[in-house]
Amino acid sequence: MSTRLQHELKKKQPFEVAEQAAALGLVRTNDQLQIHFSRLFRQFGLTPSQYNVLRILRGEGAPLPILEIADRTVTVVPGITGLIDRLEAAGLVKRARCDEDRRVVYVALTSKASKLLAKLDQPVVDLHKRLMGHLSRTEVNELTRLLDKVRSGLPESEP
Amino acid sequence: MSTRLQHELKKKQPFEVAEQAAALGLVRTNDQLQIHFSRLFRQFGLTPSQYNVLRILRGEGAPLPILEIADRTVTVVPGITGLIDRLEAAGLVKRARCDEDRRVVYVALTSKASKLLAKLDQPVVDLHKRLMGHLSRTEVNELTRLLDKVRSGLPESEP
DNA sequence: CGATAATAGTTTATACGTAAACTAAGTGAG
DNA sequence: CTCACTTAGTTTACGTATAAACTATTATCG
Repeated sequence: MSTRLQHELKKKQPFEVAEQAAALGLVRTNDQLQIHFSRLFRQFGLTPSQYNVLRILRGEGAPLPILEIADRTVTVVPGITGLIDRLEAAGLVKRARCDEDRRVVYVALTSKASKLLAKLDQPVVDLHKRLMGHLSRTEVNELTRLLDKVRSGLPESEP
Repeated sequence: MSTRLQHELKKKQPFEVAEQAAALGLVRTNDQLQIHFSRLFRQFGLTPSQYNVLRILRGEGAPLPILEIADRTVTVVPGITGLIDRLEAAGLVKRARCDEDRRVVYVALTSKASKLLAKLDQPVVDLHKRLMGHLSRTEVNELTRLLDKVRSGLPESEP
């Protein structure tokens, strides 16, 4: 095991700047939250990415082109193909070629997916409460505001 | 004017929305930041996970057992094997069996890794500043505090 | 002492993120 | 009309996250 001296040295690594502490905290917090949501979704046979796609389709209320879905997620274009493949294999979405522009593939929710989403709504809200319930409403709003502000000032990400 | 109804509306509905908004903001902000860091690390031939492992080893100042590294990242046990495999193949770490307990595998930084980390330090700080520079010092500290508070109240995640 | 449990790490299998290269279909300039 | 360009989507290749099952080694209990 490590010696006492090495232990002392380990503590001597402070964050060089406050920005770094915030960014690290953000990464760690996100990771922790994701763990809990992953578990919830897995109980329903879904991954977080799959749930996200289904939510987007429900929110739109109509079929969407595949690349439009990719745009609304962080998913990069090639990744969306396999994601939709697996959702289709699970009977949760259907693909349909557009007639006017045969390059476009529309993706539509199935009724099975609608029922699954409805079953998930309450557990998702409950989990949000459980994960953030120890913050006051003011704190939650302030956190949201600060996160929005971080994103608002970010450099463009599409080269 | 039905005060009870207003009370219910204020107390329940907006708060659930507020919590979801905060959680969503967190996920989106994290994704955006990760994009920029991934690009920086890629220019140096590293992935974010690999950089994270190297940082942990440098912070410790001594070789660490493989599972100790996994503990300090979000990496789950099986994932760490391949991660260390690739770092070893890149000449950035070395594996060494422990003599007292032959089950344990220590991982040590190579000098090549130390040089690489040193070259990355300034760009990493610069990127942090560029990504969070539009927030005031107070806001950055408040963001850090709120994120810490979120994590502090999270349910245990060790099944 | 020996059976058994616990620990450290790897292997296997599936899902996803990302870049690069590719196919198929629509658009536009000459 | 034809050839180059653009757009929508897929395939391919690699790195990583996760669960489940496995090997090897050490600890423990009866």
